[in-house]
Amino acid sequence: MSGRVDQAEMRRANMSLMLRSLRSGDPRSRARLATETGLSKGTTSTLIADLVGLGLVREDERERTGAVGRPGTAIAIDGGRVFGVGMEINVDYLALTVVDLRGRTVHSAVAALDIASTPVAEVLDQLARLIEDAMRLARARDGQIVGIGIGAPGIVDLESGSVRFAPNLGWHGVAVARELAARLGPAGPPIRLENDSKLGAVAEFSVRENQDIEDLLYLSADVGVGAGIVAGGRLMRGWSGFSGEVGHLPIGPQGVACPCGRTGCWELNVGLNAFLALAADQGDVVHDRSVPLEERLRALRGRADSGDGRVLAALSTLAANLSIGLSVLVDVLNPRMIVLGGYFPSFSDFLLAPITAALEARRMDLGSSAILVGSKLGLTSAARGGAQLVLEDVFEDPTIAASK
Amino acid sequence: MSGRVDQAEMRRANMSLMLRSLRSGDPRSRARLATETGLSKGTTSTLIADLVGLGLVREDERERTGAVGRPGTAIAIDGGRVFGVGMEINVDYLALTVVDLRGRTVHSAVAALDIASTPVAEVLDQLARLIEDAMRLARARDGQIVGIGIGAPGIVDLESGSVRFAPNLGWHGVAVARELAARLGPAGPPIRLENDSKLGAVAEFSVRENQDIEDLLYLSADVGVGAGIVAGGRLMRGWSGFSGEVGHLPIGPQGVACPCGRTGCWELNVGLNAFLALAADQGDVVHDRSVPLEERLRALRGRADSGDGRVLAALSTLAANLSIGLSVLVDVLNPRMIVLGGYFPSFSDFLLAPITAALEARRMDLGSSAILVGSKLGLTSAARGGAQLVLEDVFEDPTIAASK
DNA sequence: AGTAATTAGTTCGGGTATTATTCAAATGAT
DNA sequence: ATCATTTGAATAATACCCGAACTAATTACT
Repeated sequence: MSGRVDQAEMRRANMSLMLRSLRSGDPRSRARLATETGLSKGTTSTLIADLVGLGLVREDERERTGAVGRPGTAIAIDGGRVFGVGMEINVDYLALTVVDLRGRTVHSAVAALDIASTPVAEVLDQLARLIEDAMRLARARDGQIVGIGIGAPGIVDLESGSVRFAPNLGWHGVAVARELAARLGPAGPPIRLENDSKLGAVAEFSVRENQDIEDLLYLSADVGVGAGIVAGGRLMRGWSGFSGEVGHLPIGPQGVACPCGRTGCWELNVGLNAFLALAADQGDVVHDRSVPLEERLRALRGRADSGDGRVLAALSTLAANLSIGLSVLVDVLNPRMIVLGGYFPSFSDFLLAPITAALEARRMDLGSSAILVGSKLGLTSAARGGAQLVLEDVFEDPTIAASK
Repeated sequence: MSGRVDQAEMRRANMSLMLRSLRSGDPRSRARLATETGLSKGTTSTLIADLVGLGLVREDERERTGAVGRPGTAIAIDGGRVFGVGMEINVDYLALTVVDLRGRTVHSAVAALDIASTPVAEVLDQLARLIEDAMRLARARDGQIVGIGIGAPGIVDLESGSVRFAPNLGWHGVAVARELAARLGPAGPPIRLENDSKLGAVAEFSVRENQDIEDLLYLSADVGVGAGIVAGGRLMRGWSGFSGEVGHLPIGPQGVACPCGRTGCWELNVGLNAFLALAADQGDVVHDRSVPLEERLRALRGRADSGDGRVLAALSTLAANLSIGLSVLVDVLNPRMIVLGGYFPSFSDFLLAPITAALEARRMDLGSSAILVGSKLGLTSAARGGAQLVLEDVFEDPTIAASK
């Protein structure tokens, strides 16, 4: 597991503890941090001094405790100097998000792009341009970007940072990390590539930092369906990063062939196309791929709100089919929370209640109940997760922020 | 995550590293251990001295390196002083295994017992007697038992060490740990209760320590079917220990009611009763519960070997039904290895090939292939896992062996 | 207003674990 | 026999944490 521990490592671990302790909760005094972490007051002071030196933490205004005694100086995470960049490569857009150390989004950009008709090299050029914008922004604020986390809808090789296979992108063996590093030059931050559903799970997990949730399941869905799993507070990747490939579970329509080669895949029931087909006729505007997806979903949502029987029936069917697959995942994974992402949150009002009821009906023990919610992160979910992933490195080893 | 690190914790971590390093591979000299761990020679020597003092490690004979230079003194894990005890509570037997620090079984016992007709208090008495035997054995060898890991087929509350619900035992809210502690008195080792499938996974994982397998799925089956999941080298428990409750996945016979209240549960297809019903008529000896299960399985195995069409057909059906569920688990978890436990290993020759073929046929990428094997641990699987679980604590913090 | 009580944060000595270096011991090669 | 090589112990230097003492800032009490 863990390696050799010397004084430097000890220091690093305690800096990490201090920074993570500071992340959860309000700014507070050194004295309070000392008792919280169990470190002595002296150590706490020198750790804070080091973290201030790294630009990760700063003194806030005085702490108004209201109690007796000398008031302390509140210490807060400094959001202005260190940034994580997250990106998402998807079928019809590229997204970028810059998140500061406090978890706040300081910049985001979306570039519409029809990936099918764009050469890979050009996509990479455009990604590089987005990153360069972010780098300029960081420079202007006299801050630094500690890393770039990129999500792609497909199979990713973590080591090499390449997309092995992304059917919806039409990509096969694209060395994203290497290509981008070449374009960005030596000043480019380290690049991490990951499956988009896994990044979505990371994003949802980090948003719920203070809710004491260590086991979370994130379900993303547009055309394809995938899951990201956080187990025991850690992203679960499986042997080779294939965990959560739930779109093709054999719990869909019996016998129906799926483009993947199997039959009866779940996403034939709960994927975007299945839902749209149920909810509207072929000529309907919601099928028009030249209209942005969000707009089409808004339209359907509007019809549901006004009582359109067809859409309501589609939602009811969708809820039932989702329930089947989710109950499988609940039995296997026992998550504390299930977050529905992708196109589902647009219909939370119609999906959450029936699915929750279905899961409850199957529940054998109180311990296997899960909290079902819709994602509130929207499109930025995977990009945000990418940024959180690289920021996590700073919390794990604050000294990496030293390179100026 | 991790807490404060001081000098004592630093020492503990390095002792742990040293001991774990020693576990994998042959006995070797201090100098070699120093280069392997990255610690200095001086530190290595003092760490070894401490570990010798704790009775965890001893000097072996001289190391014959064959190379030039002064030969070193090989250091080996001392198997004679520290033991872990594992137990299993099952429907018709109690099992106990004593495992030494080197992972070798030094003692085991099985007590036949019809749990249905035995009062809980008496079962606990008998468990306590088995443990007392093991404690005597440890005392006779001038060693100590660092803990007792107990597996039960059901829902377990880890904190309190109690069985919340074990349908096959007919148990409801039995405070196993507390009751046993009361019977064993103050000299009793700490007791850990865990679900038996999870312990099986731990056992299989520890047996494959040197095979570089970090993601493993263990499937246990007698009447009930359950899974234990090791992900990233760690036992996955889920929010409340319910992970791996796969027996009641809705991928079994459509519409057939299960005692659990659901319909179409997987174990109605792949559980022991389903298989026996397929393989032999009602009056057949294999259905006679007064005959030990192993004997009945041997009989069936014999029939299969001699070409009994009924049994072969049953095995073929079983393989097909297992394939469906396993493919679900592979998609969700992406294990490197799947170990079949329970009654399956008796029929490995007939099950492994067709299931492997079925999984391969569904595979989308090389990265999602899993190695399928039958368990070789037999009945002792869960008990062995329990022992490994408590021994793991010693590897994590060698100082706990200090209490004499 | 003045003193006591309380809490914050710094300073410093002590303890401990690590590393690097030095040195004696044991062996193979020349 | 002598030298090179490797092991393992001994020693000095360094880094970090802890605890106690101390200064600082504020409230509570008389």
